[in-house]
Amino acid sequence: MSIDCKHCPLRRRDAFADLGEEELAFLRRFKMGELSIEAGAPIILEGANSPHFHTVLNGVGLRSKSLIDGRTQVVNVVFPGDLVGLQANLFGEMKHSVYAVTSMRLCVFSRDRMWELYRDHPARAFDVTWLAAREARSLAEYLLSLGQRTARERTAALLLIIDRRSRQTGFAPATGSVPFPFRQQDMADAMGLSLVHTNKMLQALRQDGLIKLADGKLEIPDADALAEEALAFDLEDEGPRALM
Amino acid sequence: MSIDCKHCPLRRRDAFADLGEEELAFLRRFKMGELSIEAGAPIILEGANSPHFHTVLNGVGLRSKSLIDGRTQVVNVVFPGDLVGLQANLFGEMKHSVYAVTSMRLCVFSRDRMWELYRDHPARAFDVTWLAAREARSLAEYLLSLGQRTARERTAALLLIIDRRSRQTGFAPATGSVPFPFRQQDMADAMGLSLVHTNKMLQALRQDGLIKLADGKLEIPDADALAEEALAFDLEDEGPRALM
DNA sequence: CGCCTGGTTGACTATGTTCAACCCTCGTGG
DNA sequence: CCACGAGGGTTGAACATAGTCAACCAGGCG
Repeated sequence: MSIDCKHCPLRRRDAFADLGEEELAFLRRFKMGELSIEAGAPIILEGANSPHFHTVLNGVGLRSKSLIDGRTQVVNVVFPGDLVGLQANLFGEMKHSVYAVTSMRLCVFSRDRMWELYRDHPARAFDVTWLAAREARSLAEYLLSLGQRTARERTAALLLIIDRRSRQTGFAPATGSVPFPFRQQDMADAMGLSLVHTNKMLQALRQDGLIKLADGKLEIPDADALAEEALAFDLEDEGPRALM
Repeated sequence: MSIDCKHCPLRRRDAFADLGEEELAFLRRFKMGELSIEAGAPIILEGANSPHFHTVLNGVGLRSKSLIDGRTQVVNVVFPGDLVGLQANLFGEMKHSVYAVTSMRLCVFSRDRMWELYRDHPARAFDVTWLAAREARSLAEYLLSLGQRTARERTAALLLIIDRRSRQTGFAPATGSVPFPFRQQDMADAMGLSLVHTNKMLQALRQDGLIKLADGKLEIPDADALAEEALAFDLEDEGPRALM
């Protein structure tokens, strides 16, 4: 069990002092272990109340919420460095599910020690807030998509976001094509579109030469052109600032 | 300038110790004053980078984001106890605007002292995280609405949320009708619907006896019936846990 | 009085959904 | 070794939900 794993919030120290011996010792106690999840399996289910929360070390997943009648909305794509299960921590119950799309590895933290973190390690506490705020910010961006963008614009925006975050988090290499493990149904659920229409939008973007998407790989020849389709102008975003 | 104002996060202390003399002194320094905004005026504009951030003392507002071509999406309704401008604090720039719908009064905090808060007052730091996480949670709920609910369901859900939060935050009395200062255009922007269609959905709900909405007042005769329309089953949510 | 804002309504249009095929690949078991 | 079924992707045609256009009404204010 390594402490200094990439993409795990507790490792960053921008706002405050550097990691000292004492802080490392705390992190060692705070981190309870690692969790491996195979592709397709759930990590947390809506309504759950686990004594742990997690940070993603590698792999990608989907956060989703459902209506009682089964319609489900993908709320977010989970990338390395993201926090999973903070809600259960703060509110006692998860209001969404998280599924692994690729196989994933996660850090497991003790929920009970959260207060110690806040009391003794303000820089880490700050990181947790930072992650929660970034989450809120990206959800607001998705809301703008769902509420205002047309199907074609949404599709372009989603692909741009996935491409960018994949590279930022190290899920994809900085250049070249991006692994794309999502099904069209996943994209449809993320965009609030039907599967059929999602497919048609993808075809349209392909035929216009804006994207290449095949064999689990995504390529965007001209990001600016695609951004114009998406009516996006502020796609920049910081990379992860994760616990440990 | 009062410190112990209702609905201002720094006042709560669930997770840690009670407010001591020393903490009160800090709060007095942390709080820089109060801000009064008249109905219709902006509080923060997208792209701004103010040296302050705020907490809502009273009144309601709307958080919104825009596409370059003018389409705008209301992302959230801002109620007493909500944090405004935390993003600028953490990321250096706001990615959304906030407008006052009624006249509002806000607490003004110094952005520069944020780190002191984290260092010296972990309980308050925890509250900030709590608020950010609650924000993320409610945005996810809106996403579910925009992505999966029909126009009628969305309308029912929005009215339920406004009703509930109005009462929880003390914007409305616990029983009786709720003040409803929003225009139909605001609702339309919040639901990603056209103004005309929003109006028609409201008429439909009125004719089915599910809501009474007139003269700036909203009444929901049977909340359960309306919740059924909205396909909502987890509308409970904690009230504010605000700074100061 | 006349204009502006906000609300209401009907008729037409269009974006996106549903239904129903069909295709391909891959894993499994007869 | 091939048949079969399941999962994912692709496509066309019919349909419906929601958008657009256009008009009208009521209240408030200069």
